[in-house]
Amino acid sequence: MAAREIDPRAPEPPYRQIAADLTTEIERGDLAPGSPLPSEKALTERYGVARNTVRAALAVLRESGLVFTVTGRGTYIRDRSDQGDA
Amino acid sequence: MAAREIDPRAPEPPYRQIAADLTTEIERGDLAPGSPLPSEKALTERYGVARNTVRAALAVLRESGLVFTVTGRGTYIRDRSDQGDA
DNA sequence: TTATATTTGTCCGTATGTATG
DNA sequence: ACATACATACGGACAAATATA
Repeated sequence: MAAREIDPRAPEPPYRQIAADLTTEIERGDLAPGSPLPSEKALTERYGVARNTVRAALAVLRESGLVFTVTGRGTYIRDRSDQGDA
Repeated sequence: MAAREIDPRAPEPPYRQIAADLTTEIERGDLAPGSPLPSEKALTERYGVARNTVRAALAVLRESGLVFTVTGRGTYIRDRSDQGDA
């Protein structure tokens, strides 16, 4: 479990805290390019939030170009040298 | 896209302007009975308002019997001869 | 092929907090 | 105080894509 420290009453809303946490993990290299993030369900349990909140966080990562998502498969770390969707 | 002309400063509040706009579309027959309205998300983008505002507009249509909503599916044009929910 | 499980996608229902006029 | 609107969050249901048996 080890729920990350998400504070629902902090000025930063939970979905942004989660996005920041995942961004740190990715940029630190804890997750290699091409490898999948934990599933939305797993992230839901890790952070103790609803799925929609996890999805809002993932949308932030997608917008910043850090990851890409494939329906039915998962969300993957994008290679820094990539420009497209694969 | 083509955001409809919703004027936040008009005397009519946005949710009523949206309700009026959708009512016109329905009565004009642009949308056939049984067919779904655009999703709340799509309407959010079309009118450039928050989801709650779209929902307020849909509530007006529901109260006037023009549409009915199915949880998890969408909001549909009611047949004029219908009395029930289907 | 068929069936099942997993994962993401799309919806709506509801609630709370904040801000404005 | 009230009406309106926005942002955020939780929850539940079902659809679509994928993976595996």
